[in-house]
Amino acid sequence: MPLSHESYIRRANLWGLLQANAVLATLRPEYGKAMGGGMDEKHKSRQATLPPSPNERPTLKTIAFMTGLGITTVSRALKDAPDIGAETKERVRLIAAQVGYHPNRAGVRLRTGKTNVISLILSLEEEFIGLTSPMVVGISEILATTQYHLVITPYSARSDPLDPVRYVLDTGAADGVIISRTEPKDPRVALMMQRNFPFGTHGRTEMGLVHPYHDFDNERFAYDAVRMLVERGRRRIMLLHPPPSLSYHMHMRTGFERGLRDFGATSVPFNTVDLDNSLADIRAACEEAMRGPDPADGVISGSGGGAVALVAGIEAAGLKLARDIDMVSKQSNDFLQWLRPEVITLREDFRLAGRELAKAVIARIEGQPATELQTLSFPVLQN
Amino acid sequence: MPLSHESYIRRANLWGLLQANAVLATLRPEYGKAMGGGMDEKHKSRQATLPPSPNERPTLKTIAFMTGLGITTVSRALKDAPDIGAETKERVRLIAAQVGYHPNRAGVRLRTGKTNVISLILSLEEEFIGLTSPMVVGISEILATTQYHLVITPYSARSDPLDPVRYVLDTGAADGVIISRTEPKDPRVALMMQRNFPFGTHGRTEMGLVHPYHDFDNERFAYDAVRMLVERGRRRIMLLHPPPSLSYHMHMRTGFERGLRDFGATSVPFNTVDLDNSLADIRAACEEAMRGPDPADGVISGSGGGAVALVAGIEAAGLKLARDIDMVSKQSNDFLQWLRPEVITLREDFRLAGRELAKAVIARIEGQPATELQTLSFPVLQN
DNA sequence: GTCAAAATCTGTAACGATACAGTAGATTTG
DNA sequence: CAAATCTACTGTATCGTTACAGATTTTGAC
Repeated sequence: MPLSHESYIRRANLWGLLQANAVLATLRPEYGKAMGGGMDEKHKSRQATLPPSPNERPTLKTIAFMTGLGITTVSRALKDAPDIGAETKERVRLIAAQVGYHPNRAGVRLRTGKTNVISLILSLEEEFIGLTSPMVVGISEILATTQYHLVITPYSARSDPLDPVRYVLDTGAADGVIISRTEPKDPRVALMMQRNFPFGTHGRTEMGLVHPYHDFDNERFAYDAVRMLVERGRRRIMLLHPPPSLSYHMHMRTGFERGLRDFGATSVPFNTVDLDNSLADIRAACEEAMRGPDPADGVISGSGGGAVALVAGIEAAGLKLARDIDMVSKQSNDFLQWLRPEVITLREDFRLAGRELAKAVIARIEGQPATELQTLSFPVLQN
Repeated sequence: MPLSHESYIRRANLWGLLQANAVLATLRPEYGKAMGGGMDEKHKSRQATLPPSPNERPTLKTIAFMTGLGITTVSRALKDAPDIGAETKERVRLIAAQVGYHPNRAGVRLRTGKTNVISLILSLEEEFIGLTSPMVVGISEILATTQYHLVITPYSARSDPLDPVRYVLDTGAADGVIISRTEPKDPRVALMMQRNFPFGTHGRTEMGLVHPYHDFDNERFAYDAVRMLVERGRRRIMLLHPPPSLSYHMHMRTGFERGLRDFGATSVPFNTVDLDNSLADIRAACEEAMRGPDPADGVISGSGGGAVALVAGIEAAGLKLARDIDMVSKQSNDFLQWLRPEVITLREDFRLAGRELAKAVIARIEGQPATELQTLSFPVLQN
């Protein structure tokens, strides 16, 4: 043991003494002598010289002073480094807990470059926030068990979606990024891949690049939806699809068309609006379609919000759910089920998506290969 | 001018030269001489000695090297400090913009203690995220125009609501905090006031403490709601109120009772559930109340989600909106209006709340007195 | 009992920014 | 014309942490 037991005891009690009185002057010189002759003129004193004031936030220096150890030793002890004695580690951990030590994030960040931040890039447009909100919760659930903080990096639809990504990359604002509204050829993905920056996408891409993602199986959703409508005797089916620019547009279309073929139904065109349109627009387009010749007898909605507008349009055209027409919708909240239980809802779990993406991004930061960080979730029939 | 025009030109062009070749060795000594005799042995070289690599993120050092100025000068020039020459400022700003300089947040934070972070303390419970989501957008809108980042600090209902606040206070994770679900005697408010920490609350308190807040006038909402129901000939009114622990419970109750008196209506007890109960519980309680003796002919809901459950309960009891009963609800999303246009909705703008709170907290950080940072918003009749 | 290896502990320098206390030279003052 | 003042700029120290390169003591081998 490099320190005598006697001095160990003396130093561990310093804190209490210091609060009572300034015994420092009498203790420090003796301390310097105890250090042995290895000190030249330049190093007159130890690192942790002054008693850190008790009401300031404790730092490594505080613990170093209280234990009589060096700052480096304390740092390494708290990291469980192999070159620190077991007893020392125990002692340091105990005192750290007692004084409520938290590593200073700025210090760590400055020294190591690690921000311990995950950035969620969020569109400020009203239409999408309903979806991302449970995602925030899912992400938070995971990050709460880690050192990571979640920071929201917003952008508006009127600006370049690359802007927030560039911002994070250029300023080093985060260790990893989560993006939504993924496109098949997504320039944000290309940029982050090129810079070798950890990220996860909500939705897949089609660029031959391997990166972490979480996606909902929208192909399966649309396929199952067609099946369920056909089972109810519906044959002329209309799809309210996502905007064509987004990746899951194609997935949903593919599943829809495969379903039509496999179950023997036909498609009713409904291409004037998509899920990015306002509810009012969707409602109007739906009403018009329903009043037209050969209206659909089955409808599939790619989101819960869209379904509400479709229901309104259908009813405005004088049709009645379950009697004249059936509907399958992806669900985000429960409201639809309370007010129109006739609508068949398949659940997409955004909270799960948040959890999966947070886990994936952290794993990617820690070096895990992207191939192992791609997950898919499946539609679940509600009730 | 302390630097000759000649050397100014030479140094401003260094960047290009450096990228082409390592001319540093020939330039630096001449540079050192140009500094004059004020340097003793300890200060052999200037601060900005080595050429910062062109692909690293630019720092003050980079700009200092490129301009031939000292790091301090660059720092002060970018802050528009009064002791820097106008021409120098211009030159520094130009180069800073050209190289895409962003101050390193960790550096600033470590040195000044300023985090440039606002923390939004968020409950992870599903019931509330619908409300806080537009608030996130509002906050982001404001912060996007500033240096502040928004970090989400979550807590779950099963843990102490003081935990996240203590965390921020103890770790110095943010310069300011925004909290929701404010209580009349809110321990979080007491704690932050005591520590003199900037914050804003969504909702008022009743502790005789002056602090920034934004609140919706729930008293007015309930009062107006009663009036609207009475105007439709309703007299027996039921209120789905917020949980009694929250501040706005009392506001809403007060407005409700004042409305009853002023407009001559009576209250139908509905105290088995509140807005924190699940939709299923609210629905069941409502149905039971509607099937009981002397049911209400008017209902007021303190939230849009609750209204959906109430509508379901009313209809399950065989009653019909507008015919047997009328309803006024605070609205959060538009769904209710599409599916039950009979319900009268008064809008509470959570996005505005986010904007107001963000502005208030920043102003508080900048030292503005809390008395000037208290705002109220009013119900707006939808359509 | 000597010497090398192993086990523990250590100080210094650096990350990027800013507060502070200067300094050099130009300009004004008496 | 010397002293004081002003202008414009500067280096050093520091925030809290960790990488790195020692330093000291203990242990073990022979």
